[in-house]
Amino acid sequence: MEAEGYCDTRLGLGLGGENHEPWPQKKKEKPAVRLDLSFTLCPKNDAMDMDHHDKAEGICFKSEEDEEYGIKRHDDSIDSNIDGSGRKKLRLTKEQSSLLEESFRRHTTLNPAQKHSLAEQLNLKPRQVEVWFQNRRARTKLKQTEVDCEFLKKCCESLSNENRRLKKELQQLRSQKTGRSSPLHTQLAKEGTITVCCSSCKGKFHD
DNA sequence: TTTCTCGTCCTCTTTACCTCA
DNA sequence: AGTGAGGTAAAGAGGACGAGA
Repeated sequence: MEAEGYCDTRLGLGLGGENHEPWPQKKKEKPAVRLDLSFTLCPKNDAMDMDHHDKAEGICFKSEEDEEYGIKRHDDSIDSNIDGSGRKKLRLTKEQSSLLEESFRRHTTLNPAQKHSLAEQLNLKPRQVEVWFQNRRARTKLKQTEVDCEFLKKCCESLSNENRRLKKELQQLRSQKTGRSSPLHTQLAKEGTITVCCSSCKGKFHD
């Protein structure tokens, strides 16, 4: 994907217009100032080198010591990881993860200013912060879906139990009142089941 | 008003890495 | 110690959508 700040060929200088915005101001939250003059006519086959550069800027790859201490690494071993044989997986340090989590608790989406600020703070690329938030939202949603699913299962189970109980009750009533018939009994006999929600589910779908 | 571009989001998928049997 | 399966998380890909020009 796009490697922000390195391969972007948009010049950040308006030609002859002091009011000219260097970047398309699509969103109101867009930072007012952006001094990015990068003009790397980066050919496609240089993408690896560019990525390589980014990764050397404070992104770490997991190692035994990272795992244990959450140390941010800037070593040369990163260089040797990028050999064109495929991408290497970034592992966020504990500090980075906890700061991202903390930020996510405050707001689950970021405006561009927040994203850039957080990226700077974490020594990550804004794109990486964005991806982390996307994945985090997806994880949250998945978790919520699981919770909802569990609740529906329990509700279904409860309804089934209630249905069984009511059927049994109906059967008993029928056997007690053999020979006598009322409109209600006739109706119940026709339907065979009662579709009134049980007390345990009542109100759960309508807050 | 319509069309185009851009940025962001969501969803699904791929990939690297980790853990555990 | 080596290995394969399964899980997890970062990142890629692509489509949808809204806003601005």
